[in-house]
Amino acid sequence: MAIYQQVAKILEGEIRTNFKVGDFLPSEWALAKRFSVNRHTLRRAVDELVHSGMVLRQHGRGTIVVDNRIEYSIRKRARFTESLKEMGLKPEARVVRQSLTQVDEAFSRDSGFLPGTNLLELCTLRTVDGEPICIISHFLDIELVPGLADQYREGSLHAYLESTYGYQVQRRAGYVSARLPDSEDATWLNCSQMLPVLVVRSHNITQTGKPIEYSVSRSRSDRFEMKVAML
Amino acid sequence: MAIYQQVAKILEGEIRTNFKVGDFLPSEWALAKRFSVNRHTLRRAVDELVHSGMVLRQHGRGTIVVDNRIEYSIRKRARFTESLKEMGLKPEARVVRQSLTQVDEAFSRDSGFLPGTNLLELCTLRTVDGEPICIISHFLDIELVPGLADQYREGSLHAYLESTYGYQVQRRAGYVSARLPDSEDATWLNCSQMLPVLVVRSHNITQTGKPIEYSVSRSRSDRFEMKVAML
DNA sequence: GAGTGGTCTAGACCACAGG
DNA sequence: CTGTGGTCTAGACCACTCG
Repeated sequence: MAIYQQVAKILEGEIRTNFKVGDFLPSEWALAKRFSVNRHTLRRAVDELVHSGMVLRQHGRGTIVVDNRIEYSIRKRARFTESLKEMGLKPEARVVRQSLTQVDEAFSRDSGFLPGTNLLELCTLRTVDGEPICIISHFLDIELVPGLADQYREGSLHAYLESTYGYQVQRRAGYVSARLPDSEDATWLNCSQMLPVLVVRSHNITQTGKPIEYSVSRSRSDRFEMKVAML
Repeated sequence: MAIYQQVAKILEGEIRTNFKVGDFLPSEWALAKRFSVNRHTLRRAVDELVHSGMVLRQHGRGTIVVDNRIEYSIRKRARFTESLKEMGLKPEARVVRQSLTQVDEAFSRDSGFLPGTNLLELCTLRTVDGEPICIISHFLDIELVPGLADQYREGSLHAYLESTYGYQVQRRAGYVSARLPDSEDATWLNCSQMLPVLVVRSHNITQTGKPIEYSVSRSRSDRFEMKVAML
């Protein structure tokens, strides 16, 4: 692990245990001296804390602690949200429907795929403790994932894409909205059609920047609150 | 403007016009030479593009373009989301209700204020082109904002807090959920109680890290989709 | 003016990807 | 092995805050 990461980790722990919100960190100079690293390296460490929202730099004044809650660590691990992690990464998932579609003009604007592209739509249901929480429609360029329709049945789709095709799927953007579920979603989610669902649309790409998946998740709003870290 | 910011701006423009998604940037060495800056400075410039999601670094391979759409510039300006910007920063806002409350245990957990704190609740309605879009409940520690209840009537609350009290309000966290509006919200938003609202809870602090405002916004889900930038 | 964070330069070496 | 990005050090000067 890089030095700046080790320093960041130590600082993180100390801030949680010894600092109150509003306290100032020692100066960069002092911290650099204490850890016997260059000031740039120390700054790189503090950058980590800044990015995760734990401290705030104030030009000419110092670096102030703005968050020392334990839950911070959770937020940090799931870079986007805990809930998206549930939606995308947990193994309690199974395919409940699949079909083929072709991209038209309107869908092209939403999904980012070129019109005319042939897509495989996989619909997966995510459950936690046996309770349905979230249903996701995944749209994938069928030419990039030959055989997926026949083979993938459950577990993490992204892990499957990596192990089978070598794609490292990355999220590019998220669009959050809300609506009432259609009857099919309400059935799968085992909830009333009067209970809104939180909708997250995501554009996902491979490590080479090629769009590989567009997904639309619908989550029960009584079971979900999405946490969003600030920059 | 710092050199790295100027370089970032130039690169941003060139990527939009001359690069396709999937293209690689010239190497850091080449770019540094071209702009006559140190490689560290060039890296700092590319850091900006990485953080805004335009490019992706690949150790040992290069830096790849993953997004060159125009709308990117919008996304960049509103660091969190365009919609939160609407909710928090646009001038089409007016106070529709205000009241005093005291923090109890449950509200303390939600808001982060200490139990027993006296709060001023301001309810503001945000409209765009005269159409109501969003209603926000702002909860402020009354001791920190003496006179606010009598004086603030419309416009940006955060700008008012800065000009009047010198507070630079910063968002700390956002929690997104959805629900059906209560009848009062539906009335203000001029919508059906069957139309879900997107709920965003935010904790806001001053430049000294002191919690100053807890807000809960409710937005019409037919007019709003919240964009969330990824790290 | 003293102290803090912000930026820039210079040079070095390491770790990874790919021919 | 070459080229790429990743990290670290060293030293300098600037911009801001506050007493």
